[in-house]
Amino acid sequence: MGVESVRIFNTVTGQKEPLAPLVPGQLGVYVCGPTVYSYVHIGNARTFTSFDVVVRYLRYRGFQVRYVRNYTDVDDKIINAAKETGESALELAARFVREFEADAKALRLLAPDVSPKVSETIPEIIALVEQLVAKGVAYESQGDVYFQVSRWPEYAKLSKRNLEELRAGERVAPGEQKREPLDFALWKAAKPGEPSWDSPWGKGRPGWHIECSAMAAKHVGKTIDLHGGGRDLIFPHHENELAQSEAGNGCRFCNVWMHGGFLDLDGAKMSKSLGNVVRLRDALGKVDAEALRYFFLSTHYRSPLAFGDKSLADAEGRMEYFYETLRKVDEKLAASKAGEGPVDGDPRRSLTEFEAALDDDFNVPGGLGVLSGLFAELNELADGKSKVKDKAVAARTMAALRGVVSTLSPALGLFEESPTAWLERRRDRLVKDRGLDRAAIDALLAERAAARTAKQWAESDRLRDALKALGAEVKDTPAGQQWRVVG
RNA sequence: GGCGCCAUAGCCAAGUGGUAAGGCAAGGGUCUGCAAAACCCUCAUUCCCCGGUUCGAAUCCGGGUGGCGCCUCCA
Repeated sequence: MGVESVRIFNTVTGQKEPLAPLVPGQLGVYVCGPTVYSYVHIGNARTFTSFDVVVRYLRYRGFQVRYVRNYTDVDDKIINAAKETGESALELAARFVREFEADAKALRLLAPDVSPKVSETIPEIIALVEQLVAKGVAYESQGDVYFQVSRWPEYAKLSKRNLEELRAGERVAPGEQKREPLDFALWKAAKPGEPSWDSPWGKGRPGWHIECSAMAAKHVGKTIDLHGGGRDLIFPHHENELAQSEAGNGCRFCNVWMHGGFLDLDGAKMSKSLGNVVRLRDALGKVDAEALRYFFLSTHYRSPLAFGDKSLADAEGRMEYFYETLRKVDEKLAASKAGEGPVDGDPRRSLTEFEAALDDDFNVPGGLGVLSGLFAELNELADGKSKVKDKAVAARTMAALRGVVSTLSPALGLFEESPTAWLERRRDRLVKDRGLDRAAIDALLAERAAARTAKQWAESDRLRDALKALGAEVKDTPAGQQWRVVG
């Protein structure tokens, strides 16, 4: 188990570092999850997919990973959204948790070991705030509690900000009772109609950052191995989380901070405030979920990724190629009895190359490059074009390479479905989306099969054209006709 | 203004000191009754520009130019 070979880029140091678990063989991972006031957009989805693969790969590498991804279900935006729908804030949040879970399942995101909610972590949050007050780094002010940044010298070590500069630009929002502009709220006094809980400072609710500190400590530990989120969380969210946790718990909060790149639309970061947002739910209605996943994975997680119809179409075409190959291979394998014996070359070589890529800060695009060679080889073998002449050797080699694909699948969350099921589901979706006449297609297919049996090539070609006019492209294989939606 | 990221072929995208992965598109070929699919071949003497370090740089350093992000809610 070459686990010591995994290297990860750490935002704090700005470098790739060898992964050094707190407890050998185990890892505690905390990923900042969604604030559930609406449907998530595909930018959020990209980040969650990136960390999904991080967790998958680390498990693939043999680590016992404790994976926690929270729901922020108490927040200003939720309160505001609830005012519009007439639901209570917690009801609205609960509804969007369910919506998120449906989307996450479609995208094949692993279910975290724990998905804590702020509303279920209030006692721990209060305890942490009390601790910060007791240590003199936080103070109460008219029912609010603030973290006093000037009392924590290490502040800004993650985002590497200049405190003087920050102060110059900082403003105090109306109604806030801060001693200094940079101070941020740990606890907010309740306003009428807002969700609130009893606390030593009266009724109130947590500030934005404290919940993650409390949930991470409660469900992962006071010191965690890996913390993930989008780049935009570096400041202020993670900076504040870091300060609170370390000031409160008196120990290091997190060893490796990982941050994912943005999804861009029309050259700008996709964000709700800019309005250039595509909901994951809507994208999932237009493109195959696994193809969307593949699209996310086609660029390194720290790099920006441009969203576009062409990229999505390319990704879906690629998925079709992968699954067509696997279908063909599986059919051949089912029909052949390879038995025991030698194989050609070293099928595990691609596995080693794949791992080398992923070990290097989760270089998934590099790993996908390795897969290309693997699939080409699989196609050669399945089509009988391989240089391997001995049929038994070829069959065993094909089985071994197919085994490699199966081995890597869980690390990426790709190619896990039955090829026939994937291909049929996609075709059905396309037939439906384009309003194709399935009955007419099937009828022509039957006619054409008869014509082909009779070797009536002209008629066969005519029917092929007729099918194409209906939107179906037919191909002839040793196993008979196969067709796909074209265009 | 402060902090940070990025710039690789028509497009997408790896590579971060040893002589440019992979995908899409394009052209040629094999296969096929003809197709489709698949496979094979071709496709960047060169990595935004200018200097520097080095035996050697897309990779390191300095300076430009261009794009983006955070600094206010944001994955």
